[in-house]
Amino acid sequence: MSVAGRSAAGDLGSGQGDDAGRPEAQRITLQDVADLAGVSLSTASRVVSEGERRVRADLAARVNRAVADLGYAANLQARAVATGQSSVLGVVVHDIADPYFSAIAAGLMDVARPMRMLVCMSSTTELEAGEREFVSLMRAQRARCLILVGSRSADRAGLALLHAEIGAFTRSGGRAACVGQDLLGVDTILPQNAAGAEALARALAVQGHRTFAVLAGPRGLVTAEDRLAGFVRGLQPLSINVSERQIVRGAFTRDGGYEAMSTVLAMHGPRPDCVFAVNDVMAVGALARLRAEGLSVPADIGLAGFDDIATLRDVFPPLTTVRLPLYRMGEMAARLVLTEAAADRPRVLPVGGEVVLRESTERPAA
Amino acid sequence: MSVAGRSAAGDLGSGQGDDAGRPEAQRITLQDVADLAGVSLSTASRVVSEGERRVRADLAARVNRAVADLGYAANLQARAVATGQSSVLGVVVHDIADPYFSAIAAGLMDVARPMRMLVCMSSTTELEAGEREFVSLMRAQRARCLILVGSRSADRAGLALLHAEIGAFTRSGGRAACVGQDLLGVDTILPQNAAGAEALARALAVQGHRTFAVLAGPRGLVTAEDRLAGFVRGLQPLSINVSERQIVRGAFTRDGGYEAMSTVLAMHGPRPDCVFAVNDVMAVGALARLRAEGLSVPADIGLAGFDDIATLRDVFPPLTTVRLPLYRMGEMAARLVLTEAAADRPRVLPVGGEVVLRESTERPAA
DNA sequence: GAGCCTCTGGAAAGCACTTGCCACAGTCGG
DNA sequence: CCGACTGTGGCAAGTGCTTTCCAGAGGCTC
Repeated sequence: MSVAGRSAAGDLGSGQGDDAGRPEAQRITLQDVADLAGVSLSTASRVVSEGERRVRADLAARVNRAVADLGYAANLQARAVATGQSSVLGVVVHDIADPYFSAIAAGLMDVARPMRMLVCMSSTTELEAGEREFVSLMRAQRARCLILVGSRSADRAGLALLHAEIGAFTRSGGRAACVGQDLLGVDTILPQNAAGAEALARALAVQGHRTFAVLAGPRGLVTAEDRLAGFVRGLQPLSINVSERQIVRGAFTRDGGYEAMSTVLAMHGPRPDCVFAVNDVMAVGALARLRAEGLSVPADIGLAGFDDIATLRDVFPPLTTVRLPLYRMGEMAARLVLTEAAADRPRVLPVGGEVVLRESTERPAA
Repeated sequence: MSVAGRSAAGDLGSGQGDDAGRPEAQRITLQDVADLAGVSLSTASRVVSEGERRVRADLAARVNRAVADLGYAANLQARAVATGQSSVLGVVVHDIADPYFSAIAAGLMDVARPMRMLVCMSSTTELEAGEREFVSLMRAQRARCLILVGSRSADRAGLALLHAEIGAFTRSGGRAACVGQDLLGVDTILPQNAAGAEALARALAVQGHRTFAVLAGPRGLVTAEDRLAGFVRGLQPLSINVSERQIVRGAFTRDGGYEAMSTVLAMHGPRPDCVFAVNDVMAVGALARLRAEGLSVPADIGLAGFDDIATLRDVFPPLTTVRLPLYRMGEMAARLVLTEAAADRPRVLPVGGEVVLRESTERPAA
């Protein structure tokens, strides 16, 4: 017998302990509800869990009454154990404070909420191990779905371990997907990084830019590598060459962009017409560096990024970039994993990027 | 008897179904582990759950061996049911894509991760009801803690309902805290909104500003009201009055700021020296509006915000604001709820704001 | 060598649910 | 008026774990 008798409906105010000492947590179980309603546990369960079996109206009413009176809330954990079906959707992002990730997360959550899925998030700040640990945690939670967003590094060993962990997750019945690179053997929302960068390069060339520097991400980060490669490839038909020394590596963050830009400025030789940062946060960092240097964009130098994060609305000058529908990519991933059954082979959904030319790359009237 | 016999260690690759048709999810239970190790269920449990009771070394080794071979992961849901202790930390924010919230969330998650807490997040976009629903979901999940971040509106009815729901949560043994207003009867991280705005107002006056407009948030949003009131109060000793018509209401978002700024610009009479937006995202929107109008900040008009969100690093001109240690506030909330026991009465931890004067309010040399 | 204590394995009773199965009460056709 | 059928309540057996309790083994003292 649990606490049902002692404290029913009304006393929402007094909420303190009943026993001596510790204010023991009040546990109201379905049994209490059944007792109060004068029905069996099974009947109460049928009413509460809204399953197949119907219950006569008057009994159902009595049960609902009891639920309300007791303030009962079904124990989802217990339900999950009994049914083997949880309603947890795991999400791992690299850094929730980065607008790229938070936009995707927002899209994702907006799909999850109406489906009454519980979104469990981990922000692992690029820690390979943290990611793996979270996947394992999700497996332990028997989460229904898992979405990994963000680029993975091409590190063989780490990737294999992560892959194995995800395999264990799907094998135990979970549904996994990924937003970013198609490296994990699961359904993937795949932004067209190379194609986007290629198109951007061509567009910049059309604008009249001839010499470039690229603020590339860390070596091995696939998204960054793809964008770099696409960009270089886009310039080839025009016989514009991007030499190794014009490619500066840096962290995939604002400060990484700032520092990479410093490196570019410190180089000997003529300043490039235009700088391409492989993502917007780096571009924004680069812009800050240029401003610190007293250089004006685009008059003195052009600057372009990639992603079209929300922040760009408010940096000045408006930055040329390749727009990725971030919010929608989040939605896609969530829908993929929540509404569509797993196919035999992992599916890859490409997402195109759209070149958006803005003031930051306008050529001064020649 | 479960699948233990059928599929052990090696076949991680073939992962498909064993029965006919559906690739049935592989369920490995502790019983399988115990069987394989040749020990009882209880012994296996004692080894994997790392409890008090010690197990002889050789048996423990056998169990660990079996765990590894089977790729077993303890079912956390079942464990939670058995122990009555979950490791879920619920977080509700208004909009995860807003840098204010994502900064707090980041701080919070960084504290939660090393404690192996699972962070479940809900982004409710100011929907009163959604918030309440999530709290109830957390109660159903028997979450250990709950953190509500963001200002609540002063709407009596909605607040009472939310309050009741939170009461039910804590009464059922959960620990709740809130970042924002002290309205929910739980421990609160309370930014000094009024004091910060007051100090800002004085500082602006010292800079020489004499006439002001305020881009206020929606009526009834407590944070916004506090900042407005503080600002007005800060000007009183200097006999500067902010009249009702100089206070423009708008949504607590970038676009809200944009539109509120439009309203200010459309007013008859002389333009104010300086505009105070009650938060930075509004300020940033206002800045965009001013730029669209061809007005220069601060030459034509001053502009200040509140919060010092990360985005501000990259808007130009640098915006005067009141810095709140957002990331740290998230950490504080998480620590409060995770490491400190609930006191008899809700605790309130005030967090001061620091006025940061930047270029956007510099007075042109008189 | 008897008695006592400590150490540790395992049976079994929870934990809060769902659900298969049986039984019983009506209802209807023949 | 009898039997088949349908609708529905409740018992009890799961679900995967923890934990209490008991019992046996071994070590120690006297």
